[in-house]
Amino acid sequence: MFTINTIAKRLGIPAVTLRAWEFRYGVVAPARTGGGHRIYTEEDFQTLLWLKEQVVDRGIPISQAAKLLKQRQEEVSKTNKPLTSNVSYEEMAANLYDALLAYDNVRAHAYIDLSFSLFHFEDVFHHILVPILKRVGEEWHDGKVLIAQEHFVSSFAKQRILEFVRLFPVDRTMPKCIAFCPPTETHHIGLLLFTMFMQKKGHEVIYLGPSTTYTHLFEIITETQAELIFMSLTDPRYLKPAQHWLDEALEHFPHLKIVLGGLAFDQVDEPLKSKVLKGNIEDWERWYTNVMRNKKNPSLKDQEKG
Amino acid sequence: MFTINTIAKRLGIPAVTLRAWEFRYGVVAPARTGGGHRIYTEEDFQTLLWLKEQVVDRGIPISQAAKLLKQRQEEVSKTNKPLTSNVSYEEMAANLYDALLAYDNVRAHAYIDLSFSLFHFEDVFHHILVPILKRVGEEWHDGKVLIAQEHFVSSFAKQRILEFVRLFPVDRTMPKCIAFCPPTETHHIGLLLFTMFMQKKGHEVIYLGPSTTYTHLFEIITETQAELIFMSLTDPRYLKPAQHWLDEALEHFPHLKIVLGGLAFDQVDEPLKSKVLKGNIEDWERWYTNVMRNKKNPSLKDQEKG
DNA sequence: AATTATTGTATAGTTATTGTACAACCTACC
DNA sequence: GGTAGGTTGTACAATAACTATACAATAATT
Repeated sequence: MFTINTIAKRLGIPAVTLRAWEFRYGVVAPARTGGGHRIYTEEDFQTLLWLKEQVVDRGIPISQAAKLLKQRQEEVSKTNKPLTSNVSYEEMAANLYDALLAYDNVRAHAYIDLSFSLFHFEDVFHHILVPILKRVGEEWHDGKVLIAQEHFVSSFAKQRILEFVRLFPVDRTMPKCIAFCPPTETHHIGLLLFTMFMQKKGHEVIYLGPSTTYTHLFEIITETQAELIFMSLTDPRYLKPAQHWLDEALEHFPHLKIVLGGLAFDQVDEPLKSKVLKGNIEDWERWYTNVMRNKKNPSLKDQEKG
Repeated sequence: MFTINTIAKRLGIPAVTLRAWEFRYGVVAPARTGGGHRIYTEEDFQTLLWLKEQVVDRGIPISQAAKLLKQRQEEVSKTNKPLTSNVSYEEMAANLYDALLAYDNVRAHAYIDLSFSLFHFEDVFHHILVPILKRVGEEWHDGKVLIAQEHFVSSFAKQRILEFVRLFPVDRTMPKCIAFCPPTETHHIGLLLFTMFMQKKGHEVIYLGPSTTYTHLFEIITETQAELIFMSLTDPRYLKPAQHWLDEALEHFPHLKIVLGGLAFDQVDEPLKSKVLKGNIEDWERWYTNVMRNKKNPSLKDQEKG
């Protein structure tokens, strides 16, 4: 909600410097107005305030402070004993896993509710639910878990994620997204999590879900004026039609941003490779920073590391 | 009650600016005299005062402050339920239908939320959501609605139903249910509604969802000690395997209650016919009364008309 | 001591946002 | 009917931000 100068004054750091920090070290990623002006949130301000303390009071060079910040952010999300409790993600995941494999709805929901009260909601999804889904997937593959159990677990997960997604207020002036899995694809947890991620940022996401046919997608893009498409695909056998559709899509809508997720894109070559996004949220944050930074140049090719 | 200059003086903001705010950001909408002069109410003044605070004291640009205001107002209007309204199911369904076909998540959820505040929740599902789903299904069949729209609508419905289902407290001493659609079957709204119905009665329902394979179902029944199975099937081509599995199931678990739903069972003969339940909730209530009355004699054959 | 890297700041050339001025006309009200 | 005050629309100036590049000042390294 704040302009760069308001923030600069509140911090006592010139705006030029803030821009340099952002550009050089990717230290915050304020939203932009239609015209490209930075809009800082209170959270952004707190981040910058912390950085200023490190730099001004503790004499740490900004490059190091930025690294520390990244570490801190990743640690908060990766640590097994989150700040507020002495229960670890693993413990909670183990309990939930047991409840789910026993088809115990009541206990499963109770554990998830408890998790939400103990941990940050995104950590619940990424550090409790996702590991369980991965584990169940693997164990089904090894024959240790029944397909019905896998069914039950992913249905449960989907439910809890979608329930959450719709609670985020969206800013309808921000670019819209469409999320879908192509035909035959039924694994869409990643799609859901990415939907939540974008919705949390304030983007409206049109969730078309698993097994969406390519037909009519263009109409939908036109109709909804979506600017970002997220496609999830796990089976590499359907890479060809996906690629074909993507080529066409970019021809029709040159400014469309495309994001690809799922195992199928793991071993893919350029030009698709630059559009692939890995499953972890830290990468998503980095990607988002980059996309928003280059808002007027929607190509994702000029992504940088760091 | 106030003219623009009165307000301008009270705020310390020139009238020109107020008009610009109104014109550019739609920030207030004062009533007009017959001749077009603006008439501000005290409420308008308070709104403008709040805006002035954001802009002058907090350093938020007017464009952003206006957005914040809109969001605040939306939240307020969501919580202020217009209880006195005499909206019909049809009207509400028509509005919701429009929002859904336009992929308008925000509006769709707003209508459903409004519906919950106006009507009994079960009526919302059975008299608003179900008619929409039927209509969309038919119109898709007639080529009037895209498959992606159908997708979007049923995903939306599923989400809202499941969200509700889990809120009912279940009595774990009551007989458990398993709900599933056999392989190839993806239409499971009826299954969901029946799940909600049973859960509301206090039964725990293990929702296995669409396209559940028959393999291992016996194990699950044994493990969960479920006493009731609900199967939904729309495609009559898969009636044979369904019947075959049911025969086996009754052999293994003679006390199992079986309920069949979906179009596929419409024209079926005995002994399946007596297990078929139509889609309307009145029939469900009647059926439930009967089953519970005859609890010690789990056969459903001796159903009476009530 | 010289070289290189890091970091803050300055500047140029644009573009966006926002407040204000003005013309031409209209309304309220004594 | 006159005057003070209101209307819409367009125009414009004043800020304020943007990107990109350049350039000292300082710190680290060879």
